[in-house]
Amino acid sequence: MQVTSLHKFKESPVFNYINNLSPIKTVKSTSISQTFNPYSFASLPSIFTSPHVSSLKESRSLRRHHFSDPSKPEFSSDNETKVGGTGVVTDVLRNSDEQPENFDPGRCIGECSVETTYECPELAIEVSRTLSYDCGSPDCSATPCHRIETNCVSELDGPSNSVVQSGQEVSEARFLGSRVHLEGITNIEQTKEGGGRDWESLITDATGLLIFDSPNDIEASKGHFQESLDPGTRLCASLISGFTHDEINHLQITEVVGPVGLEQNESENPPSQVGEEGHLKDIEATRDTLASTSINTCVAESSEQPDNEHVSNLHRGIRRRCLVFEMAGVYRKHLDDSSSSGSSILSQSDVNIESSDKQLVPIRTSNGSSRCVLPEIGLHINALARTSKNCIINHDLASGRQLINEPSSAAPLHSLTTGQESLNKSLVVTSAERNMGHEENGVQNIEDASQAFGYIEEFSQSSPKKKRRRLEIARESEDCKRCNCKKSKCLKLYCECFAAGVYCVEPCTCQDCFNKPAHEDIVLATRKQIESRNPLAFAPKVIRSSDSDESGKTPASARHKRGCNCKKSGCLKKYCECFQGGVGCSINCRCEGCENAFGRKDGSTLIGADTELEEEETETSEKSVVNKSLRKNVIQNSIEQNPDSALPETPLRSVRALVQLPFSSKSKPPRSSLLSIGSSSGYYGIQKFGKPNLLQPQPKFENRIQDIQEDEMPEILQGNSSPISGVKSSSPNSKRVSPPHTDFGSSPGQRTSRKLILQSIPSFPSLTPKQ
DNA sequence: GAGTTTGAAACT
DNA sequence: CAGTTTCAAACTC
Repeated sequence: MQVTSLHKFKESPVFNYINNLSPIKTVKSTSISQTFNPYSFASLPSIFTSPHVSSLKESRSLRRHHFSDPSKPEFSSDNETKVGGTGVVTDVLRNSDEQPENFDPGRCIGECSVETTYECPELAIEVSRTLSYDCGSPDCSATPCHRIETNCVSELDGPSNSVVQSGQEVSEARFLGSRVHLEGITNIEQTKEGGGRDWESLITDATGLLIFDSPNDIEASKGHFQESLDPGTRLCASLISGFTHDEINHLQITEVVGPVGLEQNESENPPSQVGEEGHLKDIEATRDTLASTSINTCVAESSEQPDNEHVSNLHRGIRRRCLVFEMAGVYRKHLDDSSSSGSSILSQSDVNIESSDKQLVPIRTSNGSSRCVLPEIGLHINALARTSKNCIINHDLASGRQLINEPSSAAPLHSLTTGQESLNKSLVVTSAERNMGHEENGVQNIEDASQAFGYIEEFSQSSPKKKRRRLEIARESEDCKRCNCKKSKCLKLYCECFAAGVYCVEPCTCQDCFNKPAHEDIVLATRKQIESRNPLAFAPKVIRSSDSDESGKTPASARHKRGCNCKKSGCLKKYCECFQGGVGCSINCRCEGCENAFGRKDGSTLIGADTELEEEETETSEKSVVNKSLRKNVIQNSIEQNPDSALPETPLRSVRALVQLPFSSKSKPPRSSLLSIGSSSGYYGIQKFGKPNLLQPQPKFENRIQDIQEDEMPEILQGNSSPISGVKSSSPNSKRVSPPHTDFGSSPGQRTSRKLILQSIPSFPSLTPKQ
């Protein structure tokens, strides 16, 4: 249908006239088409397997195809929106179909976009998004409806040519990288001047958006579209493919991008609701954002498109991957590194590996005190690392940045909770760095890990220097508050230290404390008693499914093992364990008036924490991008209240390990993998190896991080392995406890290892204070 | 820093 | 299992 009309249009005198107007156009269009074709059709399809993606691909291909189609040079621009029968374009077409009278080639776009954006609620989003691409160009958006209409009309008359040309030119400019932005602006201005130009701007924008602007583009491209494109495409491709290798990097990128996408979403969605001015502003802002950074552009594209459902799917795939790999990737990576590299660094033991994964990273906080951050994995922290809260102090942006900058894989983790701004900055930096390293060779991680590990090693070694260092760290750790028990003698779960499975240390202000190596017997006995009552008493409170590690799935849901019982806090304060753990409330919760930002009991999820297990991927993607902003807000609140919670930092607990617990002997079977975690883990973690217990309780908000760790929980909960499990029934909470969370079920492979570990791990190891 | 609030843990 | 008490963290002032 549309095609036919297009042909008619093409054949029309006006069209010819337009064609004649600029000889250059045709050529350019051709070249462009050549340039685009390969990308549009080749790379994307192969890369994306998702059915949803296809539409996106198509849409993209269409767009590019337009340009690419030499036969229809002039229409290419228009065709983008009109011709394609698929994806986003389809929507537009649909729209056009709905309003056949408008179908004029020139008009169609304008009207479709306009109408859709403002009038059709359903299509509005998609179209508006489309506009954001097409029109992303400020012009369009900026141009009031009437103006657009005018333009459309004028275009019908003949400006289409000019449009095409300008579009081409613009596209060219886009290819050139930073220039693109300027050009686009210029185009916009021009568009404003002349109605016919709107098309140009649209085309231009679309082109620019389509094109992956990468820094490389600027350099590589000048003059050669293809080359310029290639880099961009490569970049994207690398992003996609890179997930396997550089999940972290990509993740970072994604995160960085995320905000942009979010912005766009915000800006784009509103159009129908928001005044044109606002819309324009949003669009412009978005555009600026996009243009601002080459990487951002690339990302932006992905982020933008997500708006389009069609497109979004594609991007979702990316995001998912990012998300998925985010945790899993890191985890896997390290595993691979450890296994493959077998580096001397990692050679020692799982612990080492873990440590490497966790990379005890010295962090300098704003106050100048260095802190060790243990990013996550493998450490099963019995009590959500409550202690960790305090450990990481001043989780301000600066610190977050620092953390990220650290050569550890932890950075990504941190990024999660870090404010967007900080994320953007830091992530950008880190991502770039990491990308370089990772992409060059997968070894980078290892190196990084080795660095971090080196630190750890140093840390753990016994040379005087190192001892000193240790002391320092320990002292630093002291910054971390401990418990403040007055009556429980630190032998009840009231005591965070005890609950976390760690001995109280100096920083604790507890009174009559028995949770010390000197009272090991008592501690163990008490612990056993408690466990007998509730086998999961020392299990991590937040259980996450992170099957992603192996399968690459997205990490998904996390839940508090028992659920909260909040009455007054609305699950918006740390009183709420769910909130504290950075997870949403679930069915298990008996809270009242739940407003948990991470996910309400009723299922609505504001933030990353998902309420629905099944939604993992989608949710994840959304979380990563859209929710991020929300999270930012919410989290920031929490941050303000308690920076720790919001920030992904790892608990410094590791330090404590130094001071503490030797219990490990029984408790810790050698770990074959990072995953090893025992129900009783916390305490007594790694000492066996003679190293500080690097593994620490999870930071509350490190959702992703926790994912991995918590991965293990399910096992524990499932309890085959855990001796305790048998006893479990006694627990009042057992109902709510998640063994049931089979959903979380992890892949058999890991499970196996985990199970073994768990089995071998006594609930409460006989402790031999090594201190 | 003291006092209050809150909800988990413990107890009955 | 429900209700109550105890407890210490979280929060407020």
